Amino acid sequence: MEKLTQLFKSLSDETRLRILMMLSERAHCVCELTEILEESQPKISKHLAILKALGIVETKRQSQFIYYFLTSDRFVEDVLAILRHQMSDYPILLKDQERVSLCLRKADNL
Amino acid sequence: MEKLTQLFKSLSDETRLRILMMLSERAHCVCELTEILEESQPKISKHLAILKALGIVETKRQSQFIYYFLTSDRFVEDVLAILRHQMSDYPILLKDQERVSLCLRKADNL
DNA sequence: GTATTATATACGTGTATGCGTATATAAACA
DNA sequence: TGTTTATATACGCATACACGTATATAATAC
Repeated sequence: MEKLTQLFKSLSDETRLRILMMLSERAHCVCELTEILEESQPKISKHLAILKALGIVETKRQSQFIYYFLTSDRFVEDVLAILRHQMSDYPILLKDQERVSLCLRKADNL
Repeated sequence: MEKLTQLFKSLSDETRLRILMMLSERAHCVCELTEILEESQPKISKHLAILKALGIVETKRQSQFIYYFLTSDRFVEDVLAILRHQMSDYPILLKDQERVSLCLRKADNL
């Protein structure tokens, strides 16, 4: 059950939960996540590395950007879906969601 | 989100997951869990104390026995239900389930 | 009362975790 | 080539965690 307990451990950190909720909507590169979550780049990178080592997320390079996206996994998807149902209980998750659109709007203006 | 991350942390330990799966079927006292899971009494007690501190389980004393049972909580119930769907992937959980019946049968003979 | 059983907790220890800071790698671009 | 931007990683540190062993508390039985 090591895989399972590690999975729950990966969900037991606020930053990783925020990242996963972001990625459950769409792929993001590191700098987007850094900007949306307002956390330092090494902090985001390290948490992404943890999620990747567990096989929860995967990466795809596009020129200088490395996009992270959720690995297709029924269990993870189900747990995140449950969490999404309670999302209104966690203002920080709602705020993150709002900041995504700001981030996208900025990209549109480029 | 501290409550939420703590909840996931509580699920990130094999012993606690086994306890919760047991309790999701019915209440158990400490000595039953100790016998079913084949772990030391202090170890079980400490994990139960952690779950109780988080409000995930509650207790009810019956003479010398202290019965632990799941607190009614939609989120926890949903996550455990998801886990139950994958239960066949985790032989130790199936073994625990079998050992419950042995434990009950023994009680019947008293 | 004492003994026994059920349960909780304290203490010491080794390990894991998360963080900030600094630095390394890699791509893009002038 | 040198510079900037994107990303990863190493190091040191403080804290948290899980465990075993020993002991404390509480109820029961004799």
